[in-house]
Amino acid sequence: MAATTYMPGELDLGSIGGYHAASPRSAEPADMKYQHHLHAGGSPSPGAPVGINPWASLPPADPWAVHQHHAHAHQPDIKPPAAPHEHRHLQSHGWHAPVVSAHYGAGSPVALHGGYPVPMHQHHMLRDVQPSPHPLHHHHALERDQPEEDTPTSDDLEAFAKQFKQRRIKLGFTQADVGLALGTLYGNVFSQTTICRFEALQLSFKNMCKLKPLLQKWLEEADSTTGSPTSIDKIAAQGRKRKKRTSIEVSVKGALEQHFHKQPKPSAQEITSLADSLQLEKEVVRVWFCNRRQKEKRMTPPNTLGGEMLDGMGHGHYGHDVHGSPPLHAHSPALSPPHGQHGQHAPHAPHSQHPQHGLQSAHTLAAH
DNA sequence: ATGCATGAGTG
DNA sequence: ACTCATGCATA
Repeated sequence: MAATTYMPGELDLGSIGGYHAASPRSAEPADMKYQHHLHAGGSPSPGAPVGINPWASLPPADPWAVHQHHAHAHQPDIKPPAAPHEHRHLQSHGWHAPVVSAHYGAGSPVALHGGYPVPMHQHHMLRDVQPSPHPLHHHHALERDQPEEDTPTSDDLEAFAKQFKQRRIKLGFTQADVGLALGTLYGNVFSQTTICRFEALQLSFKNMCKLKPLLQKWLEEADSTTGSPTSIDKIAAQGRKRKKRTSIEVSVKGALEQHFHKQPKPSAQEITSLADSLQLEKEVVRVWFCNRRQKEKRMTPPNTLGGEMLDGMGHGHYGHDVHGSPPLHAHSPALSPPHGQHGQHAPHAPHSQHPQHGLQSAHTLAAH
C-alpha cells in the first residue's frame, strides 16, 4: 500500500457536534472537554501530565472509511465572527532569515515547569522597539509594544516570537494554554499548533502580523496577573468528522516531491494520473500539493547553519535555491508576495527545496 | 513539532 | 480548484 489511513479504533466527535461559540467574555464553564485544559482557576497547568485526549470516544461509523461524498451540512469551526477579516494590507517585507536558534524542546505540553507558575515579576525584558518615529509625546524610557498601526517588520516578529516563547515558558504556560486563553479572553481560540507555529515563525508573514497583537495582549495579561487567576474557561468546540490522517509512504513522498519540483501546480488531470500511479486517492495527492506549496510560503528560514549569512544575499531574496540537493538545509525565506500583485502562477519556475529533514530514512507510522 | 485535512474566501 | 489560516492526530 502506498499509504495507510489510520483508524484508531474509532473516534468520533461528531456525536457532540454542538459547539457553542461560548461568549468570548462571559466566562462560562463550558464543557471542558477539549484537550487538557488548565487546572485550577488561572493557574497555569504546569506539571499537568497532559498528553492524552480524554475523549477517545467511539463513533458510529467512519464516514471516511468508505468513499462517500461529503455533503457537509455541519458547521465547521467556530470562527467567531470577530473581525471576519479586516483590511490589512501587509507589505511584502523580505522576511529575513531569523537566525534560527538552536532548538528548544520546550514546546511540548508537558514539560518543564516542575512545579507551577513561578510568579516572577520580571518586567519587560528586551524589546527592541524599532525606530518608530512617533510624534507622540509621552513615552517613558520603555514604551511598550510597537506601533499598533504600523506593520511590523520581520525582525519585529522574530524578536517578539522569541520573547514570547521565553516568557510563556517562564510563566509556566504551555502553548495549548495560551491558545485556550486567547479564546476565553478575546474570543479567538487557537490550538497548540498555531501557537507553536507562531513561535517558530512558521506562519505566513500576514498571519504572523495578525496574531502578534493577540499574543501580545495575552502576554501583558499573564504578566500582570502573574499568579492571579485569569479567566480560564474553555470553549469546547468540536464536532467534525475528520478524515483520518493518511500516512504516505516515504517512497511515495519522494515521488511526490520529485513531481513537485517539476510541476508545483499539477493540473487536475495530472493529479489524477499521479494519484493513480502512486495508488493514492486523488484528493490526497491534491492536498499534498497544496500543503507543499504552503510550506514553501512560510517564513521559516530555518538556517540551521551555525553561522549566519546576513549579507551575501538580502533577506528578501530567494529563489536562488539549487534544487536537487536535499542534504542541505537551505530553506528559502519565502514570504508573502507583494499582496495583490500576482497571486498564483509563478513567472519563473519556482524550484525550491524544502529540506526540512533531508534524509529521514523512515518514519511510517503504518508499518509495524 | 509536523503531516495531512478542512473550509472560507476568491477567481 | 487554489490559497490561506487553522487544527486534529501523530511522531
